[in-house]
Amino acid sequence: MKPNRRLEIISCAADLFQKKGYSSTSVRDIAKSMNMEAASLYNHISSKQDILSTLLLEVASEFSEAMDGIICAPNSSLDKLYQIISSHIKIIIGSAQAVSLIPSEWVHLEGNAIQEFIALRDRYELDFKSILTKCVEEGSLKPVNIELASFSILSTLRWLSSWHIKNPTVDPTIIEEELKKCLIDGLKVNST
Amino acid sequence: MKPNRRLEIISCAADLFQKKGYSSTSVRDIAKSMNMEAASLYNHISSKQDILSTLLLEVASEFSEAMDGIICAPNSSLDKLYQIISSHIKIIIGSAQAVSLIPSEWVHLEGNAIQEFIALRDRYELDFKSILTKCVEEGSLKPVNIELASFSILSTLRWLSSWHIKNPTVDPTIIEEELKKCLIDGLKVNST
DNA sequence: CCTACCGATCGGTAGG
DNA sequence: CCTACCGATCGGTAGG
Repeated sequence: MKPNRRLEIISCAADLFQKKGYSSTSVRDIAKSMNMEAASLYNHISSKQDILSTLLLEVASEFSEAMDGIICAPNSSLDKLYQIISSHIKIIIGSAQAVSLIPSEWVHLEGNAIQEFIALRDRYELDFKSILTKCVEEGSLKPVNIELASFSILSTLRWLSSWHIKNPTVDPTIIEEELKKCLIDGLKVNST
Repeated sequence: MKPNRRLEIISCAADLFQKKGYSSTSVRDIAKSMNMEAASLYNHISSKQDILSTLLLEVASEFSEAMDGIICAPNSSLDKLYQIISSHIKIIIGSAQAVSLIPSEWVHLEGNAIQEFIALRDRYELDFKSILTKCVEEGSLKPVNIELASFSILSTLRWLSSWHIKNPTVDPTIIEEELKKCLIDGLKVNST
């Protein structure tokens, strides 16, 4: 009935999925932490899979929209790279639990949902790699193996949500500043 | 009877765990891909959990031993940092499937196994952070937030095994070279 | 929102 | 290594 009851269930499930994984979380686990019976959940959700696909497709869309905004802006490719880091931090601050499901739980999506998710993810990675490539062409980044560099940077960004859940008090400004050093500028002293 | 039958089962399970996750892989799945009945597995393993803990504690020990060797050597801290990257690549080349379980499947360990695993992991991370700290003190790395830098570098190293499974033909020498750029030297042109 | 219940599948054992 | 089977739990439905 109340639409926010559904949201409560989904956010509660996100928390459990993040802690135990989708497969190890039963609908009875979700019901228990909502103080209701398993059968009652089905007045608000259509299936366990429904919860997962809602969570994952929602955050995947958020990332895609952020990427679209960054690509369209009239900035240098290097600036776009920095902006991608900022956008990850912004999205994570808003919904860390859901974002933390992306790295390992997307494999449990089924049917259309997994196809949609993979399409969004592949599109995102292609966009990211093309920004990296342009940075090299424009001379703002060293010539670098695009596949490895994009994997390396995205690994950190993908796991940032889990790190943030464990270190919730660190100032986002510091996260942003330090991550730009780690991922782009370099840690060695004789680098800028 | 034959001891390598057990190893076959374990490596077969590693492959399935990597693809579908521990919880979603049934003992019947493992049996089927070994062309035997589920009950027959129990002549070689004592439980499904036995397989997971064997896999994870074995690779965790490999990483710990590599770390011990690196720490003891009379090199600069910066050299040790580079050596840690090399050691990850070496271990991954040897057993990518098992290594790829570490980031997300360790949560399904139970009892003593999970305690042992966490102890090894925490020890590894402390060692890693203390090397980073020494690099900063020695002036070979910029002053940097140790927590974030160690999280960032280890995220990439932890996910390298999954990347390697999807990109098996890339020369390990190139992986090593490029990753040192990505993780330490920096990608920006005016860095060395 | 609950009680009562479904068929399927789970990890694992007995016994040969 | 197999057949036969166990109790427990799974996601989900019927009906109120």
